[in-house]
Amino acid sequence: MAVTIYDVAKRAGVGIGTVSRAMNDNPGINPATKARVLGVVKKLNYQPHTLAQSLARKKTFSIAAVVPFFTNYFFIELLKSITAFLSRNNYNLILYNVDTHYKWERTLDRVLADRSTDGILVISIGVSDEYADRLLANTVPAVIVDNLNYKIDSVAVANRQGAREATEHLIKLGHKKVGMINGHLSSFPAISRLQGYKQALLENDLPFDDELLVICDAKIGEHGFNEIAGYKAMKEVLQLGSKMPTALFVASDVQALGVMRTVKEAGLHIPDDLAIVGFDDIEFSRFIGLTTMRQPFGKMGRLGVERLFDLMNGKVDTGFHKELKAELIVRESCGGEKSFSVGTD
Amino acid sequence: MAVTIYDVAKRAGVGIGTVSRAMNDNPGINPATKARVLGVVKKLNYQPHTLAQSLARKKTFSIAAVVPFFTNYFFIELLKSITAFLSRNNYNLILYNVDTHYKWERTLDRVLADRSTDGILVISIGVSDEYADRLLANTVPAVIVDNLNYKIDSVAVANRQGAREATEHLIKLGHKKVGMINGHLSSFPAISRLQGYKQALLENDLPFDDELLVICDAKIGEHGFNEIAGYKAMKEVLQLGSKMPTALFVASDVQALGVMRTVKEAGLHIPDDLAIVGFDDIEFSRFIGLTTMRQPFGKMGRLGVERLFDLMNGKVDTGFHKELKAELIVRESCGGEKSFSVGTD
DNA sequence: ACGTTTTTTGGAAGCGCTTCCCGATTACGT
DNA sequence: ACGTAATCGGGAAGCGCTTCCAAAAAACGT
Repeated sequence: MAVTIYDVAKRAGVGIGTVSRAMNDNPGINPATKARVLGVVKKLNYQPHTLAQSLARKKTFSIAAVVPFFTNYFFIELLKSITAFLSRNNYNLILYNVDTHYKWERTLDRVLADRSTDGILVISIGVSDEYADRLLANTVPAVIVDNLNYKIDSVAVANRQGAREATEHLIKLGHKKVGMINGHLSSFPAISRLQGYKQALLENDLPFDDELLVICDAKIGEHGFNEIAGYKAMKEVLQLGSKMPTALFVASDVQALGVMRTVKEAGLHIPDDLAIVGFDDIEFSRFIGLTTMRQPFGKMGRLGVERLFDLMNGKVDTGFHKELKAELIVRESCGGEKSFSVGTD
Repeated sequence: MAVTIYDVAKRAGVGIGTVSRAMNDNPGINPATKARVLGVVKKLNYQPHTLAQSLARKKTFSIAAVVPFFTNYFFIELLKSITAFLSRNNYNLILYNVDTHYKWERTLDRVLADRSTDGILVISIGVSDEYADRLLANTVPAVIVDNLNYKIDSVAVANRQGAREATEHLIKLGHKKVGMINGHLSSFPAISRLQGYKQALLENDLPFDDELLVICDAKIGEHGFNEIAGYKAMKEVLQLGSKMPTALFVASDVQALGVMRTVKEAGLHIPDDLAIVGFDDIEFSRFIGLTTMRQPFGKMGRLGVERLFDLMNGKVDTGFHKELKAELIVRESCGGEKSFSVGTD
């Protein structure tokens, strides 16, 4: 087997306690002894066994991320900033994939039972109030990222503000009939984005027209936040015929992809026949020239772990709910500066 | 603190050994006792402490995945199938993100030192021979996925076959001048794909023309397998003027994205002015109608973990190097069936 | 009923560490 | 030089489990 603390102790002619103290920068140790021990440590290439440390210290040095993989790939950006932070702090990331919306509770239960993490990052999951209580009752703290439950600390994008800005952008471009394609209202982001959309209309003295709002079927999965759902939703919009909106705020970029496909199939043109603004700014949006609201995923992830670490370190103040502003990224899908006339032709 | 095995033992009026035996389906236990103990377990809601189990059993029930996150998002598909397999086997996945090509050794060292995993999945990383020895010397087995080192078991796509098929597809379409845009040859897939490309030319009595091969600059990162690199490479191709190829095999879909951008900027048209076939079949390829070679990522991940588990369970036969066939997905970017004439107009 | 087997069971030892208690050393003050 | 305080260091106990050994209990045979 590998070299243990006993080997080091014997070789250095000290007790195991001393080796431990030397390794952990414990103040109560003679610098000379410490140097000697550390010398032996290097010579024997001793590496403390993390599991044993965890057991003794009652600390695992890893956190869990519960992620629904089927969601749009944006969460990689989250994971990136999260892992960066963790590795800087010598923490490990245990990844739990949730494959369907309906199984996340089981996964979360498993994480809790496991006790192999010091904290939990719940990503993109709408946690029910009852479950939130369960999380709260647990000793290991949790932070929700990219979603919201008022009982649990969270970091998310300002969905409402983002939606408002997106819609407003369209209005400012001169559009009078601005529709919206949304995910299913069982999802928190969908609700907030709808609010933002309505708010923009209101603030600009435009009426809210039920017909111009298409809500994707949740049965399609992922609360309708996917390409197919967008494709189908746009077909519905097309049914409107002459009553069709001239511009559309689409609640997510993947849906916008579907929207664009329908539009293309119908022989119409973006932005001339229809201006659209998406939400998320996924990697691909750049290539297709989709104007969209950019989510600050990196920052979101970072703030999420940071808060989690605060919690893990005993911070007890409550009600941390950070909202990060989404940023409007103007590209070609809504005409933009170059064609203010496009709007209502 | 949480309920321990001692609590259960006391409450059930048995020894801790018996509780352990009951929990682990140990054969040498009276069914009646077992039932009684399990009853108490349920009543107290006892969950064995995984860390303690790991320490005692010398088994951690988790494996490491070392992944360069900056690579194309396709590895999510890998992760998906890997986590699915693991959760079926009650294993955890510890994710290690490598942020640059040059730091993976350090990350891997950390994984090895940690000893908190029973096996390592090295994903998309070109492991040097020297490092392979180090991995081999270690007690925890490793499997390479999406790359190759003959010393270490691996699962990867048949790059050569895929490239050959891609190129051949173009040739069959009637193209006589088929070029290639490749990643940097410091990467294993780039080498194999080049071989496949050359082979296809050879088999079809077409000469290999140095000028028609553009190799992306490795300095751009990711061995040139990215959009910018593709964009720049295509600019070079454009320089060829009249000597330009009529078709291009692009070594990856992200590069193809860049290629398409250049083509568009130049006012040319795909597939009429240039037919292209990519490699990978990333999510977006579908939306842009890119003909490409689909990598069986799900299968790759599954076979990778499966092999790793075999190794972990003591299988000792050596030299496992699985190559999975890539599948040609015909879309619009090379004309396809509908326009056999496109080739050499 | 009693000696033998065979089942079952209790619980000590051990996994590799941290930590705490206490004794040994050293330093300091006078 | 000697008492006291401060610093160091040894190693037992403990983290929560598995496993092994030996003992207890049950089953069996005659």
